[in-house]
Parts: sequence; structure tokens; C-alpha cells
Amino acid sequence: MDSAPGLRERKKQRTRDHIVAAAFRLFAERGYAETTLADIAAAADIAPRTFFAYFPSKEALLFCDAERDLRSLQEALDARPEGATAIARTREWIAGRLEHWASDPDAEVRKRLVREVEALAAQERYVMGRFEAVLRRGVARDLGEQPEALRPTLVAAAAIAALGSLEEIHGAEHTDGIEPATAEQQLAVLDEALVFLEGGIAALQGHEAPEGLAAATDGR
Amino acid sequence: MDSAPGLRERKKQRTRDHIVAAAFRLFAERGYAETTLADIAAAADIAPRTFFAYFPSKEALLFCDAERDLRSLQEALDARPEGATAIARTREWIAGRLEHWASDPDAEVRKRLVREVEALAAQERYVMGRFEAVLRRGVARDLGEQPEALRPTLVAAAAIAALGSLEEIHGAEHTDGIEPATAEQQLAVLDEALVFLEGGIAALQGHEAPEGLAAATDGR
DNA sequence: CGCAGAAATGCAATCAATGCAAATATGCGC
DNA sequence: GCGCATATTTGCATTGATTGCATTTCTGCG
Repeated sequence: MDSAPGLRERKKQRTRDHIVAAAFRLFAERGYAETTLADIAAAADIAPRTFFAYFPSKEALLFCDAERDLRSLQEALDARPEGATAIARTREWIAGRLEHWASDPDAEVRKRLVREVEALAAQERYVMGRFEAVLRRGVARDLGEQPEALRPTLVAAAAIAALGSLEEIHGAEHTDGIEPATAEQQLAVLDEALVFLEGGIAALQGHEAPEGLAAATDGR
Repeated sequence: MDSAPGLRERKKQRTRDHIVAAAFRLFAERGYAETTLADIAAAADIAPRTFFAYFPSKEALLFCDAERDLRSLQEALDARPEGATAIARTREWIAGRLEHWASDPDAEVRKRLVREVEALAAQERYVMGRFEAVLRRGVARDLGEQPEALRPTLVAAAAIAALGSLEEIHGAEHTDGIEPATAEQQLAVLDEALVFLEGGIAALQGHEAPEGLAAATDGR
């Protein structure tokens, strides 16, 4: 896709990767709170001040991959053809990402940190909320409703919850541990979730919003 | 309910209220970031260090009411009789709280701050996640599934999303502004959401989780 | 080689959060 | 009413994340 972004860009990207790698290594070793920005900077061989040229905060570093995914999903939904629904498109997008997610070496550390540090759990929820908003807009377009309307809201919330739960799924247990779930297994769960969504939408067909009621369109 | 918690307790509660009142007033006037803990402490007539005897952080202050609600919902679900479902019980709990929420003088300021400050949006999402977890456990009990199973997850996520959207609902518009939604209107929307949930659950009836799959029961 | 713009730093200042220990205040039993 | 044991409130010092600003160090391109 993007091959020659210039030497300057590539170097910057390399530095960025170094920072992330160094940070995750330190987080894994000592924990999040116990790793200072100075530590990360030293390990990545940059000045502490420079860290902020790459990430807006220590927390943001943990979710930079998610940010990229978010943009990716947004593009996938924006570019979808007339026929495809946002939900269907999202399913395909997820299917195409599962393998990549499964091979993310930092996933486990991130999961552990999110479990242990409240601020990170909050940050993760925030990011999930942004995915939700993206999907909500897409669903709203499909249904011809405002993004703040009930159905888009419910569908997006449940769909993103399902997405989040995919990480928690695991396969068969062995005496020597737990097998990670295969992409097929994860997709199966995702499809179950879609059945739920369709059932919910269908159930709402014919239900009218009470008169005088409108979702907030509230600009800014 | 709780009338005589002792003079000491009552004094502490009064101080707590002072802090919250002072903080919200300052936040409304100058904004969140522009209000330091020192400012709040001064306005509430306490030493800066004392603030942390009441709240774990500056952010927590914004959502102390939600924390109370969370405990309240938890109790409502725990105490529910055999017959009542978690969802039904939650609906009643919400119905009983709407009036109180509508009269919260800080609600508007909080909403504005959450919109403007990313960290607060994250914190709010985190709290919503805790509501979700509480409801999820309740729904799981009803369905005889693990809290991490798909249906409890989807139902709880959608239900809490619906709850969150109630704040965004508003009534008829006038030339001179927008009328806030009545409790009846909010309940009507909430009931629509419940129709969605039931439809979704019904759609999943008969669907079996793929063999070899299990939701993470993951202790820790 | 030398310049204009982009990056990386260095430095100082804020401000939230926390540990610790001293200073106060409160409730209670005598 | 007095004094102790306990609960609170404070003061003080420190750590660490962030940020603004000015300076120095590259990089790509004539």
C-alpha cells in the first residue's frame, strides 16, 4: 500500500516501533506504574521530552494499534458499496483482522495491564466507545436514522461488546494449558452475535418512537 | 433509611457535599483542567491533602453519584426474588431513579465536561462498564450461563447503552429551546430497548455454541 | 556545500497523587 | 468534667506525567 513514505518517515516509524517495543517489554517486566516515561525513553534511546512527539500520553501508547484499527474500520465503512450493510462490512473487516490480532505479541501484556490498572481499563473502554460511534453512524445510515437513535445505539453497543468478547474466548482446555481459540471459533461467536442483533432489530420493526420524542442531534 | 449515622459521619458527609458543590461550581465556571485541586480545596475550605481522604482522584469526584447508583443497582439485583429477571428488575430500578436523575443540578455540567475532556469520557465509559458487569452477572444467573457467555454480554452491553442514551433523549422543541424529556418518554424508550433485547435473545434460542468453545472463566 | 523545515532536546514550571508523621478533633467511659 | 484511644485533618517532601518555549541537531533539496 504505502511503500515509499520517504526516508524521514521510515526512520520516524522505526523510532516509534522502538518506543512501543521498549515500553511493552518494560511494562511486562515491571508493570505499568513501575515503569516511568524516563525508563521508556532510556530503553528506546530517546530523550524523555521526545516521547511526546510520538504519543500524546503514556496511556495512548498502549492503544496505538487500536487507533489504527479504528481508522481502518472507519475507512472500510465509508468505502462500502451501496448494497453492503455496516454490520456485514464490519464482520468482514473483523474476519480480515483476526489473524493479525492473534499474532500481536503485545496482546497478552496489554490484557494483563488493562486488568490491573484502572486508568488503562478506562482508556480501553474509551477506545471501544469510539469504535461504537463509528459503527453506530454506519448502522444509522443503513437504517435511515440518526446516529443517536435507539436502534443504531443498541446494535453498535452489542456488536462492539461482541468484538471485545472475542479476546476472551478460548478453545479446548488441555492438561497443559488452554488452547487459544481459532479464527473459525471466533467467527462462529461473532456470527451468533449477529443473529442476536438481527433478532433485536426485527423485534423493533413496527415499534414507533413515542410522539414528541427525538434523539438529541445536539451539535457540539 | 439511614437516619442517625452518628455526628461524626454526618459531618463528614457535609464536608463531602461541600467539596462536590465547590468543585462543580468551579468546573462550571472555569472548566475542568483550569480548576486545580488547590482551588477546589480552597473553595471547600479544606487542606489540599484532605481532598484525597474523600476522593481517590480529581476524576472520581465527577462520578461519585454514579458509584452510589452502581451499588444501588447491585443491591437491587442481589435482593431480587426468584421470579424477577435481572432485566425487569433493572427496568424498575431505573424507573425509580429517573426522577432523581432529572433533578440532579450537576448533570448538565458533568455532561459538558465529559464531552470536552477525554479523560472524563474514558472515566465515564469505565463506570458504564461496571454497570454492565453488574447487569451481566444478573442476566447470566437468569439464563443459567457464565457471566462471560455471549448472551449476558450482549444483553448487558445493549441495556447499558440504552440507559446511557436516556440522557440524550429530549422532548419537543420550542422556539425558545428544547424541552427535557419526561420520565414517561424515557421509560418508553427504555421499553423499546427491552423489546430489542428480548428479540435478540429469542433469535439466539436454539443456537448452540460451537463445540470445544468456552467463554473464559479466567480467574485472577 | 548551505539553507529551510522538521525533529529531537534541554530546561523550567504545573499539577495530580502519595507516603509519612505531627497536630487536631471527637466520642466515650469513668 | 477529664483524659485516653481512635479517627481526621494537615503539612511537607517527593515522584512522575505533561507542557510551553527556546535551542540545537538533522534531513532533503537545490
